[in-house]
Amino acid sequence: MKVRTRFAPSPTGFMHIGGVRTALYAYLIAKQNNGSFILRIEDTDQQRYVDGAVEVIYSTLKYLGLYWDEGPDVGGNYGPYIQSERKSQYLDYAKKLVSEGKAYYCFCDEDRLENLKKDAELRKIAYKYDGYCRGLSLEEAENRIKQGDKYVIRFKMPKEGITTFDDKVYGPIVVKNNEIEDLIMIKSDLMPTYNFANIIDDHEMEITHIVRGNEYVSSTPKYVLMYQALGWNVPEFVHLPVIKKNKDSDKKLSKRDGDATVEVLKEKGYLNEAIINMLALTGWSPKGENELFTLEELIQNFSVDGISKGNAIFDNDKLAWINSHYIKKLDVDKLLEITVPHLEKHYDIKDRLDWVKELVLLYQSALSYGEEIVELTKLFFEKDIVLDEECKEFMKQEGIDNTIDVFKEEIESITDWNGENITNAINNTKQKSNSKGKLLYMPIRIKVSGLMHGPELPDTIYLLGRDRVIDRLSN
RNA sequence: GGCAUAGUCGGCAAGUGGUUUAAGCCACCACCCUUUCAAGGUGGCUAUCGUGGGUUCAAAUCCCAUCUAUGUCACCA
Repeated sequence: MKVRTRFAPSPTGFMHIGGVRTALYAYLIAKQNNGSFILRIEDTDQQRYVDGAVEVIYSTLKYLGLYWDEGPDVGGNYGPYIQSERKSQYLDYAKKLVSEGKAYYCFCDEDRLENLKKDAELRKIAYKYDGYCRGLSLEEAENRIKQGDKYVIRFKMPKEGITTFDDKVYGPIVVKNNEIEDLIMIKSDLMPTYNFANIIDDHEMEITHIVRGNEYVSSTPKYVLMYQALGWNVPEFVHLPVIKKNKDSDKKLSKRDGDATVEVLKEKGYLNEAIINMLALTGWSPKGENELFTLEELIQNFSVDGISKGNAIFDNDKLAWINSHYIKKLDVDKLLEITVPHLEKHYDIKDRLDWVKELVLLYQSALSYGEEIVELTKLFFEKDIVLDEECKEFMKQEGIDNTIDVFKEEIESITDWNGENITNAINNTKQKSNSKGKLLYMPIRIKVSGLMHGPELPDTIYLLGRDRVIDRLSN
């Protein structure tokens, strides 16, 4: 049977990291089995609907290279792929179950249910619908419906026995049937509940592997029971551990955490390859020592049994490392794409883009994400530099003033401003001032950049520009 | 509160009874390279596996208890 997985987000705003990872794993499982990856939009909750959210889903997935084989925009043989457009069928399925005695109409109103809940709370036991309408005869029920009574359709859970399923990640899960309540399939507005709609849609779309967060583990037995009642094959379940922001909070990662959306990550200058790579690694571990994977390599190497059971923490340090790895391989255009916009926010650089290009290139190996370029290249833009204690201490050494004076003269005598001549100036200074090594380079570096560390000195001086260098040398 | 799941180095994690003196990656530290930084290379990184019992010749790995965290218990998805 052909493997078919689906990603079924609700269009409620941003795509947080956890959701994207679910999409990634579903994609990977499909692709490594030559299967199909399907996108289904679950928009039945109109109250939470956010304008433009569907576009965010599209663009995020595309940005990461997670292209779907079937979906609202690309079509497919199992459409429609937007849940609100599939309404009609759910009620029919539910009624079929009623006629088979596997479900029943329930007329309990909110007040009664409310009391049941309060009572349960008082007695400190778990609330569970008491099955009040379960015994109603079909005739009686239909009569009441004719009279216009509001109703919902509930699934008739078995009262005895156990239900079990073998989760691909968590192993066998067993639940006692008498602990499961008669859940509602059709609401009083005749719309399906999420759970029910899910089952119908997944079956009709012939989904073979259900990949989703582990918050559904507890409710999966209900799904299994319903699949069985409908006479359908139960799909494979792959429940994923939750992604947490950090150990201390132990909170689930959410939109409130700044970095938690792909958009923000992208904005800060993290590459899509890096995000995919990092996402794959949070909650899954590869067999070998290598942890750097492209999407293509992930398809080859990913395996469900490498998914961990414990909740994962999104490791920002590691993301930075992975990202810097991919940045080093970047061609100039891409590199400029993730850095220039950040520089533009602070400086007017429109008419000196060639210079910016060289500058960014100089820092390519040091960069771990796009936005960092601003901090790294500060000394090229700010007029004044401030020396820290370490620099000041270094500059107190004997003979340094002389070295600087000599170097300044050498620089001033340069007519053709290029790297070669600057290197010559340094070499000449070495001879004339009789200083070498650290005592030669460091004073110049400090004087000119205000820092003890940085890229190649001649390159730095060249990009700083003649005037600025002389200016700093003079102070 | 009931039920479910998880708990291994600073972070991510491998590991399902003996080949584990518990992989690997990130971070960190040291050394090499280099004028310096970054990159790269090499090495290190005081984890007895939440805690307490038990089973066994042998347990991180099995059992019981306990603690902690998370999830779930809606006419929300």
